[in-house]
Amino acid sequence: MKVKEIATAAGVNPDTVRFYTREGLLQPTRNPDNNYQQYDAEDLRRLRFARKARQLGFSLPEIRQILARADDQHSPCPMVRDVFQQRLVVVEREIAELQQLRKRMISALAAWQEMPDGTPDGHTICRLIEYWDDPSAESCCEEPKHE
Amino acid sequence: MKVKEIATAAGVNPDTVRFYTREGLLQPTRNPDNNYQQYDAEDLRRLRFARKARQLGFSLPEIRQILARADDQHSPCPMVRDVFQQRLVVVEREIAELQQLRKRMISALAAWQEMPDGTPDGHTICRLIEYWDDPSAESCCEEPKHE
DNA sequence: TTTGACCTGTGAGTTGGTCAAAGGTTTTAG
DNA sequence: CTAAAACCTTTGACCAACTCACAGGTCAAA
Repeated sequence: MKVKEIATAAGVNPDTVRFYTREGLLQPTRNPDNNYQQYDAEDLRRLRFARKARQLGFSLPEIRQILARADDQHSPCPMVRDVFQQRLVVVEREIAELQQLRKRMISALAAWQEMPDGTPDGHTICRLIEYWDDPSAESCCEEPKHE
Repeated sequence: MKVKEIATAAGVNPDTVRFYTREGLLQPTRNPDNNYQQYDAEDLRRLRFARKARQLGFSLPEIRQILARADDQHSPCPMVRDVFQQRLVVVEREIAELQQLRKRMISALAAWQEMPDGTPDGHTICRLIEYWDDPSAESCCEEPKHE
C-alpha cells in the first residue's frame, strides 16, 4: 500500500500517515525503484490501533510505548490499563477546570447585565473585566510595590 | 518599574511580561542609560487586565484588540460582551467533548474488567484497544481496499 | 572587585497534526 | 507519444500561550 491507500483505508489524512511514520509508529519498507513508502497489513493494523488509542485519550509517546512493548512480545495490556487510569484522572481534572471557567463566565455575564458600558477614561479599560473578581482565586494580584 | 518588578506586582512570570511586550500588549519605554524596559502604572493596569481577561477565556489577539479599542477612546465593552458570548459557546462545546471522551473511557474501563490481558501474537496488539468500539463513532475505519 | 541578581535579544520546545513548496514518478487521456 | 493530473518525496513553517535556555551586558551589595 502507498501512503494514500493506507490513509484512505484508515480514514485519516495522508499527512498524518507521514507524520506517524516520521514519529516511528509505522515502519514501512521502501520500494527501491522509486523510493516510495510501502505499507502492509500490519502497518494498517498499527495505524488503526493508534487512532483508536488517540480517541481514548492516549498520547503519541504512550502509543509508541505500547506498540514497542507489543513488538517485544510483552503484553502491553497492564500498561494500557495503568496509563489509562491516569489519563482518566487528567481528563476529569480538565473537565472540572473547564466547568470552573464556565461558571466564572456565566457569573461574569450575569454581573454584566447590570453594568453600563463605560468609555475608557485613562483609568479604566473595561470595567466588565477590570472590576470582575474571580470568586475562585486565592489571591491573583499582589499589591504593587510603590516605587 | 523593571521587568521583574511589574511581574511580581501582577503575580506573573517575568518571561510572560517579556512575551506580552513582544506581542504588543505592553508598550514600555526604554531607559536610555542601560536599554532596560521601563513599565509604568498604566502598563501594570494593562497587564492585570490581560491576566483577568485570560482567566475569563479571552485569547491574546482578542485582548490586544480590546486594548487597542480602549486606546482609541472607544468603549471595548460591547465587543467584550460579544466575543464573550462566542467564547462561552466554545467552552461549552469543549466541555461536552471532554465528557464524551470521559464516557468512552469509563465504558472502556468497564469492558476491560472482564477481558484477560492477551499476549501479542502477531495478529493483535492489545485487544483492550483493538476490540474496543467507539459507540459514538459514525464510521471510523472504512474497509481496506484489498490489493 | 567580585559575586550574584538582574537585564537584553534570539531561538527552541511544548502537542498533534496540517499545509505549502519544490521537485521526482506514475498513471491516465487525448 | 506526450502532456497533464495525481501521486510521491523531503523539509520546514504554522497553530497557542507561554516557558526555558543561552550568551552576553548592567548593576547592586559585600
